[in-house]
Amino acid sequence: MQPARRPEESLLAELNPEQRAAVTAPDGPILVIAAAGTGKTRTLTYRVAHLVARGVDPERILLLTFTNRAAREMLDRARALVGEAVGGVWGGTFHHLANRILRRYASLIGYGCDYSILDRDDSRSLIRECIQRLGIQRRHFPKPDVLAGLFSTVRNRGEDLEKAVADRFDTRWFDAGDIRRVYTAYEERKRRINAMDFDDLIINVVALMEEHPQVLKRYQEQFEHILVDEYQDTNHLQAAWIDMLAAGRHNLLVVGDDFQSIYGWRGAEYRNILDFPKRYPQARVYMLETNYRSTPEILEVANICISGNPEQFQKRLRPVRSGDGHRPVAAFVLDGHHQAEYVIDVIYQLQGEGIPAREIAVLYRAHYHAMELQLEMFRRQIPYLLTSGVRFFEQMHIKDVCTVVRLAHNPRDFMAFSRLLRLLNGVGERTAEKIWAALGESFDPLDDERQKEVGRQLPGTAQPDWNAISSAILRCRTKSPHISAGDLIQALTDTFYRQYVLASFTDAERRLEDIAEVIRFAATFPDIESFVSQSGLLSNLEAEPDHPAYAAGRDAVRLSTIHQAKGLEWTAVIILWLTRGMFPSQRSVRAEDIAEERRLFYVAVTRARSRLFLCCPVHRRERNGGLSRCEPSPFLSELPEGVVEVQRELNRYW
DNA sequence: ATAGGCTCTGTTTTT
DNA sequence: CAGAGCCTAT
Repeated sequence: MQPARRPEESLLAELNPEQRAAVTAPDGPILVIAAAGTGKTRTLTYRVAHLVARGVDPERILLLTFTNRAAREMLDRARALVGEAVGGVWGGTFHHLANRILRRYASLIGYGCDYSILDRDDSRSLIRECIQRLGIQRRHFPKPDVLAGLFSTVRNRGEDLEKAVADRFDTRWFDAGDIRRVYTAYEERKRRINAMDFDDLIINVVALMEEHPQVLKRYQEQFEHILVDEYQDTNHLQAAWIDMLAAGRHNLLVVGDDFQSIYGWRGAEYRNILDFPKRYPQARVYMLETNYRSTPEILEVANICISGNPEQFQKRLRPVRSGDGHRPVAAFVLDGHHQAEYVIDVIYQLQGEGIPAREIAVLYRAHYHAMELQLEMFRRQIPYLLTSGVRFFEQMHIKDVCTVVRLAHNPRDFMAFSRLLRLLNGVGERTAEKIWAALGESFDPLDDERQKEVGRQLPGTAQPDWNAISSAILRCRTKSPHISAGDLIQALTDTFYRQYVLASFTDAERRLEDIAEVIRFAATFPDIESFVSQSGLLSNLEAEPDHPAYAAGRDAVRLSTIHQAKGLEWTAVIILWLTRGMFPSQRSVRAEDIAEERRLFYVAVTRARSRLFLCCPVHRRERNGGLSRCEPSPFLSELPEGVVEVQRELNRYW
């Protein structure tokens, strides 16, 4: 049953005056500063609905977000308001839009449109390969993942490589010029194997539009209205790209909250949002400060903690809800294990009060902070949903089985080729490289002549497996006119990978289930290209609404990093490890780093609707088994007396 | 020369 | 837990 189209007035009646003003703002640049819990998503959703109801062609609306989840949520909600027309709205992440455009026009900038997308792991090994090829002594040379991070920062912020190197390394130990050489080699290598890393997607789409004004013009004309979510998280390049797309009409609405800027480390510049009114002097600015989510007690903690930060749009969260007699709790516990027990006690207690598991979240600064809790919850069989650190498509076994698909899509994908061949007995890096060179640096797995050629070059130890794999892959081709990603993965698994997994991993069962999952997932895509693009840009499968874990998770306690919890809310939130060195992290030293940690704490606190628990262990177990003392986090110790209820759980043990 | 096994170490946050 | 480095068997 399709929801009926609703008249404008009834839409607008559901908004408060602040929100309504933003939703009905006239065309032109608009900045909406939406503090946490003030109905940011609602405002954006209603704006989309408002535009559609006003007669704007949905296909001419672009809604940019940072996660797939946010895009889907907003479009679903807009659909409920104004009906199926919303389906035409283009909504997605920056990387998805860039990918969509590049798939069409990559040939204009010297790439094949069938390029592969490199994940972090791929870029790291490619950089390692470059270091090796250049014959650089690796003793004191920065490690590939350090370099990957450096290159990414430099490219996203438009910094000078040499300067960044001088700032960050002690160059007495190696030739600083080698870093530039690795950088250049890496760039060349990516083009040669027709692959882009995440940064390239944005960099290349901007380059494409700068070099080919007709392409830029096409999209400028298409997108009559551009809406951007979480604008404070955009980096220099993304902001420039948006400006390009919006040039002309300037129908650009950006929504964000400088208080919630937590991606500085990956190049986000909250100056983009602070300076928006300078870049667009005609911009109208709307502030949303009325908070619908949390109790006054929780908002007080949030307001106090953030007020000391420098350089921000000054604003205070104004509660609508009244207090329910629960102050946030600051719990001092003995150590990590004790913290896990305490958290589980709290979970039971909350459930006893009628709060369901799915309404409880445990949030933390870094994945490893939740280790003990995970073990303890597992041991006690308490269901929990973990947004894991390792992303589904970055796991070894998943990447292994996806190699065939990647090659079928982009025959120049050396990363996939090498990975596939190295699975075989007696084949390592060297052999894979030699065969690749002999093949002329490309390999189509569906071509039986090419397969035979590989077979001839392989050492005898690898041939039986290769023959089995290749004939199964060929059968996929005859099975149906257009080859499916699922069939290819199935073929590789049945003929070879299943026994490989069983022989190599102790948790083979779990991994095989994951593979079955990929095959099911692949079946939801019409062709190989969309599967390759999606799997490369997807954060984690469990966050997908059609994933079984998503449904299962509906009745489980959620364990998540604060970064991944952004935009979500729960009745009760428990924050772990509020000690100096853990949160704020040891690595934050400069004032601006601490300011970002503070914003992160603010994000965590404002996820809670009614109950908030702040945990502070007083000891921490060292690697060597010893105990060291922990100081409470400044975020905790700065709170005036009476704002939180202090529980000293230590007494129980003393 | 190359592959693969064995041991050691170190762990923020993500599209 | 997996990646890097070292060592040994082919």
